[in-house]
Amino acid sequence: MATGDFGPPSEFAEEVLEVVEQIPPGMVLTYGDVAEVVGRGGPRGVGNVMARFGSDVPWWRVIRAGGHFPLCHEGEALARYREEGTPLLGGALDGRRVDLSRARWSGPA
DNA sequence: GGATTGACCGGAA
DNA sequence: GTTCCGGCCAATC
Repeated sequence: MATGDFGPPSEFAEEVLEVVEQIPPGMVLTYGDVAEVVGRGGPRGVGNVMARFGSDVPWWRVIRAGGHFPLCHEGEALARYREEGTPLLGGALDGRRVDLSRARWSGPA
């Protein structure tokens, strides 16, 4: 790209951010799934990129395996799920977890 | 170039 | 159901 690369994020970060941005409303992905979609790194690598550059992507749609929310943003994420209509387990009003059985998104493919 | 951190995963007790 | 362990990868200091 002529004008130059994106300064802060690296190639791996770009891939991760791209995938997260493409997650449609009402759906979610686990860190491990995002790593698989980008075909690089692992769950930890994705989590780290999100921690630095996730500010520009719907990070609330990226959750841990098992359907639990991010460790430091569960309150914010829960509000988004109620707005987007994401399927929640344990009662949507309580929203303790996400229903991965219905909300799991399989990448842009 | 080395060490530390970070929003993790999966299995086992 | 919860808690502990090691392994995994990337960015930052």
